[in-house]
Amino acid sequence: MTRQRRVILEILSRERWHPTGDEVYRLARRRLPRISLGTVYRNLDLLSEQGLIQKIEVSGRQRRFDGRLEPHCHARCTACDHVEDVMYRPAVSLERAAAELKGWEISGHSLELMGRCPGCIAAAPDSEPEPRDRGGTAT
Amino acid sequence: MTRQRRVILEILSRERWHPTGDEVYRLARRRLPRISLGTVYRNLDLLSEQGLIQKIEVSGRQRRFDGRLEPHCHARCTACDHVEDVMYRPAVSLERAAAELKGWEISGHSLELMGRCPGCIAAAPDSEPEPRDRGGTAT
DNA sequence: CTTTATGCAAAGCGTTTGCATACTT
DNA sequence: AAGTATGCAAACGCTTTGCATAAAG
Repeated sequence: MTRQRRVILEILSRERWHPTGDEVYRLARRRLPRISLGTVYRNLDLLSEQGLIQKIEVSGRQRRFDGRLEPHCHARCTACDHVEDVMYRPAVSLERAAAELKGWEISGHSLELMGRCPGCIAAAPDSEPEPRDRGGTAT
Repeated sequence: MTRQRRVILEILSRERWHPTGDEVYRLARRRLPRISLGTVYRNLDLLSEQGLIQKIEVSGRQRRFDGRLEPHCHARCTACDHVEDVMYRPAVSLERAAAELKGWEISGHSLELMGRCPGCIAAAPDSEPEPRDRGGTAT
């Protein structure tokens, strides 16, 4: 457990925020000005293999990391890609899904909500979010 | 609607498969040997803007495209990244989620199942899939 | 003292873009 | 003829890796 690894872990565990590798790097550099991007990525991988953080499974181009370990899902802003925790956990029948997926071994699932975050609504109140609805029956 | 655009659309609409940009390129080249990767990506973007195909919202490093337009969710193999359709759609209460997400404007959601596909199970019957469970209560 | 991690820089991979040419309409 | 799309190649953004040095156990 090196100093840089500890700093990275602290950054991730602090708030409910889900930084990208690059954002972790920028924050870490405030405390360890000589830390390198490679070290950040290597430690993010290591920490998630050890189960101390999660690589979060949201769509979008950049990978994000999460210091919160309890199961929860995420809301992603389709405008700015900001990601936020949602503790609500709808019931998902893995059995029903498995019945359709013959021969698969289902080990988990991930639910993502999409929409616009408060900041982006304030910035452009009129524009419509692109409607998407895949993966469940909205109620 | 150029010839290359039509070919790309046909590839996507044919089966229940979800190729990456690169895979579409390889397939398209069997019919149009001079087609370029740039053209493939440009048309995939265009077709999805026009709603003729979907960019699918699965995690993972490569973007995937889907010719099926009805709402449905996807199962992804954590070993080989193969993606398959699942027509089962669990009920997700967007209202409850929205209650937690103060100030957000939720427009949709996406559910992804994770596990191992038949091919990967056959290849390595004993190995365990990495358990993941984020986003809902499994039943 | 052995092992593991670091900083640095370069390479990798998937995707996007600029530009001159060729095709649609 | 006007407008759009194409092929090609180079650029881009994010992530990974090779290697010599430095730190941890």
